Amino acid sequence: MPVDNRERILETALDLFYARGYDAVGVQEIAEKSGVTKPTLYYYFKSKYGLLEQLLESRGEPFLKDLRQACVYRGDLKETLCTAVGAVSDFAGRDPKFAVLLVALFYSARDNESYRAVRPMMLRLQKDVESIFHAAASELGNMHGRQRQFSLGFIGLVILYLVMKYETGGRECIDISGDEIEALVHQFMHGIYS
Amino acid sequence: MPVDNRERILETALDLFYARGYDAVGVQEIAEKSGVTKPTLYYYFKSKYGLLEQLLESRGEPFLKDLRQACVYRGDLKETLCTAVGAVSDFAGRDPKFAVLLVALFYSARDNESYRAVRPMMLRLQKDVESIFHAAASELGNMHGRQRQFSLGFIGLVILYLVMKYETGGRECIDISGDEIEALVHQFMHGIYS
DNA sequence: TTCATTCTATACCGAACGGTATAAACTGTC
DNA sequence: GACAGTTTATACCGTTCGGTATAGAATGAA
Repeated sequence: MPVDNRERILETALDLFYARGYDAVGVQEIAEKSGVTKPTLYYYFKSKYGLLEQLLESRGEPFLKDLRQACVYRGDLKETLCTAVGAVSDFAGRDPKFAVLLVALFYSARDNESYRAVRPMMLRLQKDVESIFHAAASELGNMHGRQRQFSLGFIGLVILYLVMKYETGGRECIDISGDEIEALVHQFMHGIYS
Repeated sequence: MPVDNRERILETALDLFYARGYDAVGVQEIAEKSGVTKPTLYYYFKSKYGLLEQLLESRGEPFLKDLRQACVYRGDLKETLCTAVGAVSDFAGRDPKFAVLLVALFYSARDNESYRAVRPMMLRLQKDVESIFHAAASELGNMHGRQRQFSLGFIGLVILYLVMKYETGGRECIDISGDEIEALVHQFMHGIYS
C-alpha cells in the first residue's frame, strides 16, 4: 500500500468498486479501509463521483495513451491488431482490477452516474480501434462502411476473452501470451477455421 | 401496463433496473411507480433480492428454453449458429430492456448480489452455446480444446452487437435482420475478409 | 515566526435505505 | 356468513447514505 494518502484512497476505492460495484460501496468504508477519516477523503475528492472520476483519470489516461500509440496503422493489419491487443494485455496485466472495473462500467446502466464517468473514455477507445480499420482500407478493400462493426466485434472479442481469463485464472493476474494474442487476432481475421 | 399488480411491479422494476442499475434503485420508488404501496410489494416478493430473482426467472426462463432448442446441432454449424443468434435476436426484439439488463448484470461486480442472481442463468447460456461447438467436432475438425474460446468469442460478438444496436438505434427495439445475422456469423466463421 | 498544506477527531445533517407492524378494508369463493 | 387472498393507509424501525461543520494539531517551507 502506498504511503501517500491520496493514492491509498484511490487504491482502496478501486478494490471495493471492483468487488462490489460503485453504488454498493459507501464512502465511509473507503475511508476506513484507507486508514483515513471521511473529511480527509473529501479534502482530496470533492464528492464520491469526483473520486471515481479521478480514479478513471489517474489509471486510465496512461493506458489510453499507450493504446493510441498501438493503434497507429503501420501497413499491416494483423500486426497492428496484435500490437493493439498487446497494449490492452499489458495494461490488464499491470492493473487487472481496473481493467475489469472498466468493462463493468462500460456495460452498466446508461442513466447511472458511474456510466457517465466512463463514457468519454470508452468512446475514445472505440474511436482509436476503429481508426485501424479505416487506415487498413487499402489492405481490406471496400469495407462497405463496416469499419464500426469490425471494431465493435473486435473489442467485444478482446474484452470477453480478458474478463474470462481473469475469472478462470484465479484472479491473480491477466497474462495473455504472444501466441494467444496471435490466435485471437487470427480468429478474428480469418475465422475459426485454419 | 398490466392490470395485475405483481406483473406491473415486475415491469416497473425492469424499467428502473435497466435505466439506473439494481443498486441505485430503491424499493420505495418501484412501489410508487407501480401504483402500489410498499407492503404490497413485499407481499409478493419477500425482499428486493427476491424481486430481482423473480424478474430474472419470469423473463429469462422462456428465453433460455428457446435458446436451448436453437442450440441443438443439426449437422451444419453455420445454420446452427444462425438459429442461435436468431433466438437471441427474437428474444432481444421482444424484450430489449431485459436483454440489456442481463448483459449489464453479467458484467457487473462479482461480489455484488445482483451478479449472484444472474450467474446460474449465464452459465447455462454459456454451456448451451459451447455445446454447439462440441457437437460440430466432425465439421470443424480438431479444435484443440478451443471450444470454450470459440463460444466465448461468439457470445462476446453477439452481445456487443446487440447492445450497440440498441444504443444507436434509438432504444426503441432491437431488430436484427436475417441478413445481419448471416453476416455476423459469417464474420465469426470466416473472418472479416470476403 | 508566519503560513499554507495536510490531516485529525468528533459530531452532526437531512434524506434515503431495506424492511416491518398494525389494523382495517375489499374481493370473490365455498 | 365464514374465509382466504389481496391491498390499503400510515407509521415506524434501525442503519446507512453522501456530505459538512468545527476546531485543532502536525508538518515543512518562507
